[in-house]
Amino acid sequence: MTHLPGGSEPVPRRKRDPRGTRERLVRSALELFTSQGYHASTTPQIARRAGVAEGTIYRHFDSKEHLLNEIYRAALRLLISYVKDSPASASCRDRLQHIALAWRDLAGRDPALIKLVFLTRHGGLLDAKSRDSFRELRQELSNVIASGKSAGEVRTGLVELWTDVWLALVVLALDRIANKEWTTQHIGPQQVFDAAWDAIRAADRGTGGPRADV
Amino acid sequence: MTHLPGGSEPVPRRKRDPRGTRERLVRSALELFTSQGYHASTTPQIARRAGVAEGTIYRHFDSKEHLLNEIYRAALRLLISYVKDSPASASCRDRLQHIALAWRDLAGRDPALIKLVFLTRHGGLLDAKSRDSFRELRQELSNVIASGKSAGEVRTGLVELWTDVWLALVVLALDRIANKEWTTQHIGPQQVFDAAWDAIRAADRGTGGPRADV
Amino acid sequence: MTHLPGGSEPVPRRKRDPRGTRERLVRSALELFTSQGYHASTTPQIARRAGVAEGTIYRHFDSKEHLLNEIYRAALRLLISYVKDSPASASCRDRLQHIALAWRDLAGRDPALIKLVFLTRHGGLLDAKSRDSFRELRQELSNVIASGKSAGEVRTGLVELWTDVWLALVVLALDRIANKEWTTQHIGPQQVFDAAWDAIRAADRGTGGPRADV
Amino acid sequence: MTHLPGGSEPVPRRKRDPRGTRERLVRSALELFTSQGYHASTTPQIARRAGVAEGTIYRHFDSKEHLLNEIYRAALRLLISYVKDSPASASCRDRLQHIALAWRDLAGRDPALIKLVFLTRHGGLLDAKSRDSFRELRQELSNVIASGKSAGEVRTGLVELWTDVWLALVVLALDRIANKEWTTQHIGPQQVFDAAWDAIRAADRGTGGPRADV
DNA sequence: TATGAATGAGTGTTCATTCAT
DNA sequence: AATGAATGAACACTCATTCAT
Repeated sequence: MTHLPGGSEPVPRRKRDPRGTRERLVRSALELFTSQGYHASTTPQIARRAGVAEGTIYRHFDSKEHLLNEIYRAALRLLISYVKDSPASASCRDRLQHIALAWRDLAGRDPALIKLVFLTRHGGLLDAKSRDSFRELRQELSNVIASGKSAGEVRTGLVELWTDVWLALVVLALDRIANKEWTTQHIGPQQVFDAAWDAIRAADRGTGGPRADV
Repeated sequence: MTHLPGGSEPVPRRKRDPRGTRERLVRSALELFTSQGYHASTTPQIARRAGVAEGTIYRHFDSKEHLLNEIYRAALRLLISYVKDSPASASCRDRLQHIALAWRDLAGRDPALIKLVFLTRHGGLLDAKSRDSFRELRQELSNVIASGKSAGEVRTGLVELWTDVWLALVVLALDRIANKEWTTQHIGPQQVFDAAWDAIRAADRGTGGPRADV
Repeated sequence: MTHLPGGSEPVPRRKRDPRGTRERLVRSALELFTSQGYHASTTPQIARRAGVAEGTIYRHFDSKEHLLNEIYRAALRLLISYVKDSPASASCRDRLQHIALAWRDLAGRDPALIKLVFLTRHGGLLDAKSRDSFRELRQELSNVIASGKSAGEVRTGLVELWTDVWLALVVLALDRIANKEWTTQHIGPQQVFDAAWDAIRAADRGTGGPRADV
Repeated sequence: MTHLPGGSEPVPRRKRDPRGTRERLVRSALELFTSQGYHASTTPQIARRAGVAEGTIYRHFDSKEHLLNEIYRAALRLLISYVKDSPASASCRDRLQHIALAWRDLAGRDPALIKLVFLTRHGGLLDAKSRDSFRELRQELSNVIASGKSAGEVRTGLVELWTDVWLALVVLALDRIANKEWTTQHIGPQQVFDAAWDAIRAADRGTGGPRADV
């Protein structure tokens, strides 16, 4: 799988449509997993929502778990790409802001994808490759924050810790957007992104200038 | 149920011990739910670990879901009590610190309890009463932060939002403790608690004095 | 399991009859496996014929394969006991005749049991213990024939081979009885038992006296 | 189908080889059926081993059962031809020996074919035509033995019974060869063929001369 | 109060078969 | 003639729940 299909069309399709079956399954599973959880989403449900027969799932995925892992990694691939897209020359704060905004927009466009990665615990369901993918995401973020730390923008302490701190707050905002409590245009996300920066920035420095309290 | 039994003894018990059956079930379910998730924890498992027969579960709880809700509310009751125990006269920051420390110690003593409330998504499994209980916890915390806001300690914006922001970071620390990545004595928790405060405190004021960067 | 229940009653029984469930399942499976084969016998069928719910199978057996193995070993236990019952002091021919008659009667009484052991190929379904049980049966028979060989009653060549030769013919007769082509009283069985002896007896010796050609 | 393709080449074939598809399927099915049994051999397996697509099976055979029956009858046709090839002028014993040797060599060359006919129970899978084919084989053998009986070579009793007796022992030998426990050159087969003759020959006559005990 | 055998709807998965290409 | 994606009924097995004891 290279990319996740967009979450738009619940269109019934012609019988024996050769393309799109896999994509329909991915989309169906993504939505069910993130709205009801993995265990509560049954293969009959997944198939029905995708408009295919139950057996068809197994023509495209080895198992329900495999299906979850495929989707999960595709989602991570996208999230990581946004991290890598952030301008390498910019300041740490600007890069993080760039990433947060990209993710924020994604949460508006495709909430299920955000939920899958950040808002669902996947117990022992994720395989080694999937866990590696998540670690890669964190690593990319850590790199950004590490560069900020060498520049004195980020407070002392382990870079990995500040990565998780920043992430925890950004995810809080993404969560609200994914759950339609906030829109992308809402002030909330920006307030939280600012708070996330304050939580990890070096104390004495006025990085980012005087805080824009609303 | 009034309280949750402590998480210490995996001792096989004397046959026909008249007391403690319910407590044993609660403890067994708590540990299984938080280590494997609700769906992956089967009633045979819960009963076996509690050292009782499968049917016995239904003498004490209407259903598996009811069991989860009972445990969940008992856990919340405890967490709320710590919020209420915080000194009403102290500053906002001090009260939050007090709460964070109490929870931190609890996470060390009874990690499953923390996981149940803060680190597990419970899909549609929680009933109205349970959701109310969680709302009550948030409300109590909000009250503390609201008082801090009137005193100018907390930044502008919705009190409920800063509550969630503070909580998100504190939970990050509790998570690490509950998962034995950190001990209670580790610097990590305090670093995160400080960051949580920085995330919500008013910008221009030196509340809490110069930051204790490590 | 210590013994196989007799193949008589297809009686519907009272709900929640505490005894006999396992026996009913064993009997049901035995009959289905031997009449349709293992794979063609489905768990719904086995349960229905036993008058219990499908899930009940798994309260008594780990799996369908386990069920097969349990039945198989119980059947072998019985067959072996007949071999051991043969009079140790008698001549080889008499002991074999004794065994053949005991098995012949069993084939009349409980044909399914005979079919299970001798007339069904169990591919890779039998576990090590079951295969050992069959080996034990052959070993016991081999012992009888070995003693006959030392006494010069049995022809030269490997004892194990003559065991299999004798067995192949006896099984031929048991098969006909189990399939109701012959009754126990029919001449056929005795003719075949005599032929089986002729196939393995020493050539020049008149062991067993002049042959009783019919 | 006129004949069974030889069991030699597991060669991957050129794409779009127009001939041989049916033969490849027959060979693949034959090997799978006889090594794992009919039910355990799935159509995906059969197709994969034949190097064709799943659907292709149904261009050549109406169903999996039909495929089995075609193979089965082809195998029988070959076995019957060997019976018919035996020299009509020779003694009964010599003709049986001739047949046994021909089958023995076949078991060495194409064990799967022997297994299919003699060593697999085919439950209710064989159709009337197939069962007729097997009956024909038995009839041909019976004819040989009947002629021996008129000549006084064979013991009293039903010719059909002595046919099955002889067959049971010959099959025992073929089985060992087909399973590579014996080679064609091994003494075992001849020992068993002799025993088979002793099992059915008239008692008082020295047909075949003094027995060649090894 | 506690038991544990029994239940039966439900699970994830397989597979012989079909059919548009 | 050949493909292979799609099918859907069937499979072995699980599990929350019941209830006679």
